[in-house]
Amino acid sequence: MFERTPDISDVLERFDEGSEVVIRGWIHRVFKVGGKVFAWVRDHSGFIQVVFDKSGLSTEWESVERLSRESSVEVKGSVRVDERAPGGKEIIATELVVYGYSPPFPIKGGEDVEYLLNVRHLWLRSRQMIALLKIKHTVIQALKDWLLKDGWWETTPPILTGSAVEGGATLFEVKYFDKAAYLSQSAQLYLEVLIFPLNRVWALTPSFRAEKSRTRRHLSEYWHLEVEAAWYDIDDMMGVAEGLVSHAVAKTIEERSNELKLLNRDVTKLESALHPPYPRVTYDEALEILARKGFSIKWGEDYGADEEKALTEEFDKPFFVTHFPKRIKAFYMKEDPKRPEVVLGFDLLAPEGYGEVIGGSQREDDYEKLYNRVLMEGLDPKDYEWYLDLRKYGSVPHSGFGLGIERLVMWIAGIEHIRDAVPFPRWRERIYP
RNA sequence: GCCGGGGUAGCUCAGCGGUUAGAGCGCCGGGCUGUUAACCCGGUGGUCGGGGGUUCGAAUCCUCCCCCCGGCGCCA
Repeated sequence: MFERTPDISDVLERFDEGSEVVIRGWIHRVFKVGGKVFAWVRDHSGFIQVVFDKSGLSTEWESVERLSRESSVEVKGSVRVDERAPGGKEIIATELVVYGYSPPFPIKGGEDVEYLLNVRHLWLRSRQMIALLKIKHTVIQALKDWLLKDGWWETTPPILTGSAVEGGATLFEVKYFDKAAYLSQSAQLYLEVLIFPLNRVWALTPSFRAEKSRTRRHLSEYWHLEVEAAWYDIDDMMGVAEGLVSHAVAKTIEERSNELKLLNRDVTKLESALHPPYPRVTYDEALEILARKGFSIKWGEDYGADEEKALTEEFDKPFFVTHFPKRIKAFYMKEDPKRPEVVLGFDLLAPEGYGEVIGGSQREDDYEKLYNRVLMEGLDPKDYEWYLDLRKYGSVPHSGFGLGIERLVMWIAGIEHIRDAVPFPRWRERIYP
């Protein structure tokens, strides 16, 4: 059994000069100068310099000289305050245990994207990736906290499904005994079922899209936070989105300031997101803004990536686009009773060019209308019988949305590419490691 | 799927028709009483993505294929 040792951050923050400590971690960098060896040791919490000097060291010197980057070690020694040490404190080693030496580490700095992706399993030890892993943790916890405090039920919808939610072309097909099944691309339809027993529900699940996308904002596998609630209209649901996003930003700024700093995130650009409400523009108004900026889109067409980016430059905080033409949106979105050509759908776009983070809507709750939309979409109502049943047995007005965790992390952390918001990114050409 | 860029040493790249393909970093050896991407000296390092072709001669030109990166559509 291993006795627990203090985190390196604890040693830096709470241990005084002369304290005897034992730490465990990995060698981040090693300098052999004169008769001494300086090693920076890393654990999940931080880095500290360890100084090895022949005098006072009970371990044979050869073990120290063999130390290399990423060797795993346990060091016993005493704390010394010294301004020459990074962080202002170091450990003068009295004993060294090496759990595993490391051959020359394949990452030295300056490698290109492809190389780093191929050694992703090792690159995750880098400071940037550690910071991103922690930021993602905090974002997820913040989202869960908000929902828990607001009284929502966490549920576990299936990942293996028998039918599609959106278009069929983007599904991953898997063998399911002697039939075909699909990896879920959204839990929405199942969450709609679960509001009947539980009123307000959410789930955090992986979603899968077999799109052949090659962009900085798409993954084949991503983490999807979906919420669904009875007796919530589109405005209520946008309020939920504002609550979740502003809380996630607040928590991250509060708890991950070191990590944001390491990533050079300009936190002042996030501050406006702390204060909902977020601006709301309709699709029609978005088209007007775009027209002013020189983009001409016919009513009824969707806007593309360039247009979306241009739109995000108009706002300094996240904002909603609402009331899209029915024909460009999914069949389950409720049509606006005042304007049947549009639906009660909304997107939440992050500023600074980051774009869509959330897509949601009020759902069609009328049996006949939904049935017809299924038909119009060219779908087989038989596949959606259970879904249509929800509009038969005590139908209720309800709304929901899906939030892309990596999209949110990407914007909050201010990173260029979505692949770094997930430890093991997957897209068409990438399944290793 | 479409458009663009790329594949030369372990890594990042230069070389773009002419001897035996180079540099920096790394790595190995040596030196240095405090390093912060250490420094100094010496050494090591290559089927030039793969096949076919043109040529006296190909990393270099042509052709097919493979792989990767960026962008578009789609979306979270």
